[in-house]
Amino acid sequence: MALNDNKAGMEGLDRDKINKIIMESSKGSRFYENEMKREQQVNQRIEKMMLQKAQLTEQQLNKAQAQVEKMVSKLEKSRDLSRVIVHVDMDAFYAAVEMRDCPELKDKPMAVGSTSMLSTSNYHARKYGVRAAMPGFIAKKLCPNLVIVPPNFDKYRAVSDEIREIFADYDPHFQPMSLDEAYLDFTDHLEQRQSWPESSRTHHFSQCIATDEKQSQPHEEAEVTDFSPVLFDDSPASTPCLSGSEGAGDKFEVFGTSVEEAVREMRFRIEQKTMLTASAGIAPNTMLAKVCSDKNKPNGQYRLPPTREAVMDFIQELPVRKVCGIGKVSEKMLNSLGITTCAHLGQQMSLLSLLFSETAWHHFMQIALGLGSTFIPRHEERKSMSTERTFKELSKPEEQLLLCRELCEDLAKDMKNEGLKGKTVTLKIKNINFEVKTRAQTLPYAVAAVEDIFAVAKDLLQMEIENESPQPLRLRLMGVRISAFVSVDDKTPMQRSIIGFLQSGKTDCSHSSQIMHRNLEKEHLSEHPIQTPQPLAYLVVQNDHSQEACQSEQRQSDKRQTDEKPQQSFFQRAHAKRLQLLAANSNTQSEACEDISKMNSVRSDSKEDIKLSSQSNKNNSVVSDLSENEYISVLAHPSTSDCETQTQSLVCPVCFRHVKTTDLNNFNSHIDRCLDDDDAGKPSKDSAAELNPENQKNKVEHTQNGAPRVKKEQSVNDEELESSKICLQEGQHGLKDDSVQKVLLIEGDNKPGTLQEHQSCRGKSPVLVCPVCQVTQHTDDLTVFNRHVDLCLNQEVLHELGGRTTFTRKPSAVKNSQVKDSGLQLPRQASKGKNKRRDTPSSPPSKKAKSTGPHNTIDKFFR
DNA sequence: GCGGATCAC
DNA sequence: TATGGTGATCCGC
Repeated sequence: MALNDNKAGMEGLDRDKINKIIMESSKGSRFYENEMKREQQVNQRIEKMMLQKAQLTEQQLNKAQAQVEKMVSKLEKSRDLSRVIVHVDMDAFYAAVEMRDCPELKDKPMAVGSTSMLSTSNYHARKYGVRAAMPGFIAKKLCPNLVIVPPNFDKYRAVSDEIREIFADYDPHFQPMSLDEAYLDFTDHLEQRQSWPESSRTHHFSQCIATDEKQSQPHEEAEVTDFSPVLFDDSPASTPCLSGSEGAGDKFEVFGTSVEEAVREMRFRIEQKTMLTASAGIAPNTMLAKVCSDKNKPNGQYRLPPTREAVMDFIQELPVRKVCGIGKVSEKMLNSLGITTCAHLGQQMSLLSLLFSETAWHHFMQIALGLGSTFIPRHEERKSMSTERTFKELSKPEEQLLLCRELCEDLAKDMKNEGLKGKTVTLKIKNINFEVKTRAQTLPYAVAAVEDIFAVAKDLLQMEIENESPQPLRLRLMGVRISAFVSVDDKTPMQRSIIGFLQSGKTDCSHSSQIMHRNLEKEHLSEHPIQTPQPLAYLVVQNDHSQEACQSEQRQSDKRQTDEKPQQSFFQRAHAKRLQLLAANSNTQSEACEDISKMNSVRSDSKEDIKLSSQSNKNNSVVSDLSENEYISVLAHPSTSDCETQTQSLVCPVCFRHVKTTDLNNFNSHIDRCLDDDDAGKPSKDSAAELNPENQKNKVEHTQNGAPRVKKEQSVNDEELESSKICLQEGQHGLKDDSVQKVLLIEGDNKPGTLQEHQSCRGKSPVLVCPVCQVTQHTDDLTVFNRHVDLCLNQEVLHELGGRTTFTRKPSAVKNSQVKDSGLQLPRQASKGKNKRRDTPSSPPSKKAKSTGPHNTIDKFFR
């Protein structure tokens, strides 16, 4: 509840006075009560932690100390000070844009937002304690003269585009973190810059600005550097020196070749172009750069020299809260242990390693050593898309359902715009007491259409309504989210990236394919593999035991790419095997096989792909220590498929089987055996053993309130399909959306729900029997066959089913009062922007029964 | 896979 | 009168 003054321009405020006003405005409100409740929960977490701490023995601490020391020395070796990372952040961005466009606001305290919530405030307003994420009505109490301007995001986006054009000149691979913020790697630019002539480093003052400047500072040429329309009383800005200011209309400045000069130049250009100021931080890694950009805000920059001493000095007094990823709760927990600065963090590492999760304390250790990511992560694919809305109390089920539908419509529109389809639909609700609940359901197929999304969301909502009855659900917010994306395009990225790639061995930069580097070492940093910024180009199988840090390693391998291409040989071998395999079969068989292969093929831009990386790539700030580790860059991962299981599997690029292992050594071995195996198609005995055996799971689960619920029938089929070793992907070759369609290749015995091993596409010609009408289809074309099944389904089965079914799952009671463990969360580095994925969503509309839930699926047809 | 919680902007 | 929306990640089930 209290004021968070961890923001530039908010130093030295009368916190007590401000907090008093905030409290007075809030007290007694439902929001306030909920905040108190949450605070209590955090306090309980802390108590629990303190109890744990009290029970630690000397021996445990000593052991932890040894472990920590070992790790420190490893991390120390991995320290990479060679990159020049810059974090740029526009000053009070939205507010600054509004002030620029409305000069009357210049001298006034103002904020962008509404009476219920502010997005940002200018520096005048910050002096009153008015800041982002504060409701406007409270801000008004703190500062009665505050002017609140409604946001204009289109305008901010346009300005953002302008500054990004400039960013690209310094780092074409820069990573935007939001409209007003980005990380850049200046290393390459600086290298080139050294040989640039002065003319390339000369930038002119814009006429427009000069004119503007004259308005505020008439006849004062010397003040030209202070023309910024964003008025900061005490800007610590470095003052650009005018190298040449002769000639009224042609002022210019020549910038030097140093980092500082380059960054100053970039900021200068931003200001000339947009009339807005930016601040920047220069450091050897992203974590430090981010902190540095805050140092001389607004309109300033700060460089942290790339030496260990400078870094460690800088870290010492740094409050932990300043570090990205340590928020309000983490700060409080650390504070309760007497840790307020990063120096403390370093001193308490052994304790922290015992009280916090591995990911958390590894992150702490990175911070304490001043380590962070030394490369700019690539733009990642989005993993979810959502829309939510806050409103005045809504208690009538009809109204709630109507709103739910609206949200689904909005979401479907967005999904369509980006050509996305997802399997998991999540409903989010917040009641009038600000208690938040989410309810999710994962379908066996991906959806994007309004009806499909709504069918799920509606059920989830109705379940909650029933749950609350006879009391009404009194809502203040509702949201719908889709995740677990699957390619919506039948033919493209996935197949292209692997098949096309196998054939040409070429780089496809157009998609955000990525090479995932996975740290094979289990005990240390297993949660932190490094994701390369490079596009998908080749499979890397490195056995390099050099002492280099991972990023340098990756950069080197990137350079090697053009020279030696050692990885291509691997692929060429794999591809040769594939060709050999295909040649051994008849044309039709090959086709069928190709289809299956495609369905099984790894893809580079799927959600799973990212999942693979993100599961361990929690912390990009881990630069760390790959020196003694072995890496394999897996192209990708089996994409979201119906038959994927909880355990992670990798798809062998040679035999295209799922290899049930997360150990890349094992996976490597498997591939080696496949490559060495004369009988290319058949897995060796060993590799067969790697395949997951039938994973019979208990079909009955228990809900939170203890009521058993029957697991959806679909999962049974999923498991069966999984056990068959061949998983058909959705959205591939017309095999879309309905689990029934997964039953494609049924051999003579007609065993339902299974596929006859991989041989079905190598040995005998597959017999396609429609699972609905049971008539053998005389076609090899799976698309044709699939169409037939679709027709059968629509014409016959839907009638039989008699409309959609309800969930067998029982509503579950919800408790929000659990006290969680000390798990803390790590910073994310991926962009939050809405990525454009595909220009043309080309998938035909789904023909399946629109609102059919996950039940009454495949089993029905075989009874 | 689900749900709650934390974090960033 | 009145305390946001979007996306991601982590942890414990």
